[in-house]
Amino acid sequence: MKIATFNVNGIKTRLPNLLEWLAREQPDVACLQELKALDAAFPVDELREAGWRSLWKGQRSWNGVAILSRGGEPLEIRRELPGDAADEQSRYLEAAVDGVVVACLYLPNGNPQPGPKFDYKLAWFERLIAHARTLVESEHPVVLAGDFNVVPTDFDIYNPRSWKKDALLQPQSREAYARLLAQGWTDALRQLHPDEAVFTFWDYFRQHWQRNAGLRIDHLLLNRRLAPALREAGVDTWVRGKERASDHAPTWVRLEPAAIRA
DNA sequence: ATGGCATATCCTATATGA
Repeated sequence: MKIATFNVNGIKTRLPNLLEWLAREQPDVACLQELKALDAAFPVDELREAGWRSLWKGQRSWNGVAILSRGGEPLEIRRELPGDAADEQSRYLEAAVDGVVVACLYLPNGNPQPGPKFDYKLAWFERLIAHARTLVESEHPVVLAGDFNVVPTDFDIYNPRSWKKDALLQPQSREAYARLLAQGWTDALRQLHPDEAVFTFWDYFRQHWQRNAGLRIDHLLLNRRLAPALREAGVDTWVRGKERASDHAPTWVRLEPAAIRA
């Protein structure tokens, strides 16, 4: 079973790119972020014709998340992160898909920092940590997948120097991510590639893609019940090299079905 | 310290992203 996360940076302009990736890599479940589209603009028909069932939560211009499945229907568990009824940003979707609880999240960027956007990021992170606590020891297999907007360590970026003041590298952001992991989550990419620089995002500036000057900010975290099923993890970097690509590449894990059911 | 680029929208401009 292959579960992927992909920040598409606009579902409307990225649809051909997305369909090409889905057809070629055939993930069983795909979590999408940054739809940048209202619910009514989600391409549910095009995806259905390509064989994908969708659950989505849109928003005008910004944010927006979706969970796609080519197996069973994604069964909605919740469509917002608990803890702030006034938060109207579409950044969280949780569903049961083929026996796995899949949480698709788009953690706030937080720039510029310091400032209200960074405060919102840290507050959102605390809400995520509180909710994740209820999932990590679950008897069900759970994966937290998405764009966390955190570069966990200096090893997860081509060169931290020019990003030192960025919200993605701040000690508070990293401390929150480390505290989340410490609950018992397995960072799948790092677990299987401990000594390898792995990137999932290359910005559009200064030929960063051509120079492989990237960041690792898209993560898949497995709870204790699911971690033993982990077999492979990777990044479909070829997608980043396409015309009109998103600045993120799809990131994925492959899980042993028998170990999920066990 | 700034800007480089890409996207969406109330689009000869502005906000957001990371």
